[in-house]
Amino acid sequence: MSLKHILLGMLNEPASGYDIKKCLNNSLQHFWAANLSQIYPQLGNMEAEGLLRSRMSDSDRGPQRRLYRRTAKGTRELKNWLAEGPHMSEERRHFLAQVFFLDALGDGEQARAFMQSLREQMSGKLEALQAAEEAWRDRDSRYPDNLPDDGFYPQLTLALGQKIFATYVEWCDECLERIQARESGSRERQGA
Amino acid sequence: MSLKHILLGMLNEPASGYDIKKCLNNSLQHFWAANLSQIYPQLGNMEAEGLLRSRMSDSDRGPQRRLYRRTAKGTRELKNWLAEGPHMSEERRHFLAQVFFLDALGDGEQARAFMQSLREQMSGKLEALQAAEEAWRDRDSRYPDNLPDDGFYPQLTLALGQKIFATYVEWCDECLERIQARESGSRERQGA
DNA sequence: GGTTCCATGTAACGTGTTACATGATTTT
DNA sequence: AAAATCATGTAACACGTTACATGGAACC
Repeated sequence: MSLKHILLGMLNEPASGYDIKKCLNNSLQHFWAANLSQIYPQLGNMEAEGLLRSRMSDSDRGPQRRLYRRTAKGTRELKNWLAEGPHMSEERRHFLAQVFFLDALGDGEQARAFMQSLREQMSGKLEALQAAEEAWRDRDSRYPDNLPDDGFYPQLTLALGQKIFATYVEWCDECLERIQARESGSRERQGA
Repeated sequence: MSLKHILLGMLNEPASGYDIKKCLNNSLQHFWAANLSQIYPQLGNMEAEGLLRSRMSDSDRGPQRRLYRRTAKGTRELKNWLAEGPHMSEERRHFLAQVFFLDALGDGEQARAFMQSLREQMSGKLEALQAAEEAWRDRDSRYPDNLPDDGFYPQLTLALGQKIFATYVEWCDECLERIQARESGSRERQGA
């Protein structure tokens, strides 16, 4: 039930589904993705629930846009969600499930290649977040310590993303070392 | 499409749905949860696909059990999945979405309480993983460097879990400091 | 004239959760 | 006698992804 609350959170200013999607893409994208095909019907439901109201508006370019704004009830719902405390949903990490069973490949070289590829993808994500931070720094001289209120918590989430992906990269490196050590050990035992 | 592959991976030995669930609970539980109501139909589908075969078997206690075993086709499917390389699915972190919008509470004290509660939950999970590691160490003198093949990769995933939750705890602490600093700054500006 | 961006939606499908339903055996 | 554990399933619902459908305006 959280896309609903994310949309409520994004609607501090009136916006269209399309706007929200763009905004999502450059702020929450690293821990929450959403498709337009999910956003549009959800906004509709929320209007039916009385959490939002909408009106049509002309666009500078392109067709008319449906602009949503949060109602008082919507704001209450948002605050309730936050006041409930942290929602600890189970995270599913597909790649970790793969690592868990990697021995089934029966081939240390392939396993090494797997971890190497994982490392590259993780460090790519890390770099993307670092670039996002640089862009923010360039755009706002107050970054990171004198940000306005609406930037404070988003900046914290960006910092977490960096820490997490850096941890993944570190772990991949350790795994690669351990796999290497294990492989050379097993070659020795075979007398290679 | 990954529960399927996880079930394939778990079926190195013949096992019932119930067995698999228990085994899941004390190994993958920190990054992959699954309900019996999801496992049973999935096993059925997989048998229909020819990835598994089943037979009924008496139980020491309780009713008859349906024991599944992996077919050659199932083993091929498992290896293919691993050979495809890391599956980087988007992770959704509900609690991070909440942090992102925490400013909407308009109350630093409540935000602090939120982060405090998050810190406690994260450190609880970290402790659970450390306990799991201790239990493993006690049970198997070869831990962690001379584990048999089927323990090597599981141990790596356990190590990642610990790193990740430790990172979360660290980040919570940093957030708490920054929130505190921000609060006292804003009280000063108000001349409290 | 073709591509990209703006803009909104629907439909089908796949995956995951919660609740319901049943009943034997073992432990307290 | 009650509670926990063993054991297997179904049904309804919620959430998310992919594909499909449409069409205007701006840019190259």
